[in-house]
Amino acid sequence: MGFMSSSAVQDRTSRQRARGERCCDRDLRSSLSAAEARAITRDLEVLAHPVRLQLLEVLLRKQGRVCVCDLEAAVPVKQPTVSHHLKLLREAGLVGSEREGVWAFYFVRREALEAWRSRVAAALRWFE
Amino acid sequence: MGFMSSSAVQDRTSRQRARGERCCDRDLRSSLSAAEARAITRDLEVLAHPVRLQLLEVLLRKQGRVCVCDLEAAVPVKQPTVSHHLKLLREAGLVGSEREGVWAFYFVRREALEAWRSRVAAALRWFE
DNA sequence: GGGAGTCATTGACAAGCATCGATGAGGGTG
DNA sequence: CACCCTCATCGATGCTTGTCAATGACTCCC
Repeated sequence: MGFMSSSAVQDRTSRQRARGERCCDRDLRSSLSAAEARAITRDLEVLAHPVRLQLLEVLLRKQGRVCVCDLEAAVPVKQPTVSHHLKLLREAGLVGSEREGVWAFYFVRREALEAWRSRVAAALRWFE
Repeated sequence: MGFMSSSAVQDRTSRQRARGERCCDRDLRSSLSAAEARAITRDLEVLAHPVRLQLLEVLLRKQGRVCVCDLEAAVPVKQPTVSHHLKLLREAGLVGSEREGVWAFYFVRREALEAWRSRVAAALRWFE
């Protein structure tokens, strides 16, 4: 790719654009860095699954702690899968758990959920 | 799957209750139907990928239409992958495209994006 | 028509994710 | 102690998603 003749330059002006070059803006990197973008998508992914959504919803409706055996009854998957999704929610910080005897009780971590909500809300504001 | 005799049901129930008072709450279906949950997660999934997030962000920043070759420069994946993600955004209704000569220009469909935003915002409100 | 460029699609492959049976850890009960 | 219960983890399996080289459809310019 060498030089353009001056007539080619002229063509480009009248035509707006010549083939073989970059179309419009040179400077089109996203204002979102790859790191920022991944941070946002990680937040979205946590609840981008129906079971996790439903689990969190149940935990929220019952203000207190809920036993796993009850959560199990609230969603259409088997126990190991429930455990799996609860683990993801826990690793995301949105819920906590306590063992009590034979049972495990899960509960919403309000502050963390609130932080999650405002991060997502902030992300939404990008798209106004 | 077979039936349990009613005495077996009785035994089972009383045994579970005997194990604790909190467990096995009756009223525990999610207020979110499986269908509602699925609808929400589909909305979340669209933008739960860094490349799609960045593409949409670029399209929004340039108010008008953007040529694919420019979008290509804005994200860290190759052309077929860009095409792939643009297709997903298009199928979700968030962007549209027009062919113009050799070039394809993409643009944000404002109304659809706005509808998307309010659906997600409504979903967020579940988790207040 | 020939050549070069843009973009979509195809096809192959890999990586990630969801699911569940089996098993294990650990506590309660008789 | 022997047994049963709850829940976590492991391991195998199938499905979905992301990625890119290759190809194809189409357009423009000479």
